[in-house]
Amino acid sequence: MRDIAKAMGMEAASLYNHIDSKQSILSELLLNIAKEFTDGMAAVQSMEIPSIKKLEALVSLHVRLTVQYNDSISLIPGEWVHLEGKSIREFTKLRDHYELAFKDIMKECIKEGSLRDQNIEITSFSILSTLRWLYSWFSKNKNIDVHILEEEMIQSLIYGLKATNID
Amino acid sequence: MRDIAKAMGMEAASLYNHIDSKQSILSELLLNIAKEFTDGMAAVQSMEIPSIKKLEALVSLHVRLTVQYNDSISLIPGEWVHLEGKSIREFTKLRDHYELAFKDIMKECIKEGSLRDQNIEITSFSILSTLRWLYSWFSKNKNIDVHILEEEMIQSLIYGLKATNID
DNA sequence: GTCTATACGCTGATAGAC
DNA sequence: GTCTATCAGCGTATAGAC
Repeated sequence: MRDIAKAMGMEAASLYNHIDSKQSILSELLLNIAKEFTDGMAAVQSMEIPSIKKLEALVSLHVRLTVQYNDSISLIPGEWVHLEGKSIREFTKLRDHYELAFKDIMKECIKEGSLRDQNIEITSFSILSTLRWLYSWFSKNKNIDVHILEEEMIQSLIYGLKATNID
Repeated sequence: MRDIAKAMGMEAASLYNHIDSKQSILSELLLNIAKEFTDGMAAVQSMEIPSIKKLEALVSLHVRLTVQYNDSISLIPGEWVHLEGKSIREFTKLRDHYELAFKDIMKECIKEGSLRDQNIEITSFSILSTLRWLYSWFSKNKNIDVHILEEEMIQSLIYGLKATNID
């Protein structure tokens, strides 16, 4: 809190004229981002396109939100565990729903024949792990063209790294 | 420290007959793992096989170490930042060397023609992010056959998820 | 709405008896 | 080598003057 206060040019005690507690800052930042992802997922789900294109759209969603909310998104990998009470229940509920929806789209891809039959638990974890950590890569490489980043993430995460047929 | 002491059936003060400080526990755990990865990388580098097989061997290395050191490896994503002095310099040196070696092998794959020409900074980050977080997935799915996990990670990380030619 | 002063709980670590 | 007692620092938060 002293660091935050210093960055805002005031004493720590003065912060409490603007916020209730340290917890309230964390939960507001984290729940705002969770809602962005939830909204993005809903938008993708409502599109009338092949599921494999939905999967690509989800990768794009992560890249775009990572660029837009680079600071607060850095809280996602590790800081959510410090939420308490209603906040942590709300956050984990949104996260779990998101992950289920993500896996559902992957399952549709398998049914459609656009993805090979695979262990969804492993491969969805794999994609989401990379996307979760993208913020740290981006914060060190802010000069990259976002469209190139988006395209490379889609290619490498979904279509692999190999030299054979892409797309 | 009080939690650790309780788990060992003693008072916190008694711990200090066995260790110097909390820092020393963290640095020993973290440097031990870093050395395992460094040794594993050296072993892979010395193999006389195509680079693409080396890349597969590195994925296997991560899976095996993750299973073997599931507890202490969980410190890698976030706790290394709390190292101090000589320990943090040593750790980041080992990590940076490891990542450079990893990227070098990927570059050799591109030269060999076994991987498509790609942004190595993005795709190496992508693979390593997934492998770094594997411990959290494994700790919730300990019943999986490790060979299946290894095979699925190699397939999805290197060859992609798509329905076309695998292997 | 900002300040100074301060409360108070927690945590890493030490002293010294046994 | 373990214990009890205790310390010193830090971090969140409150009280009350201005």
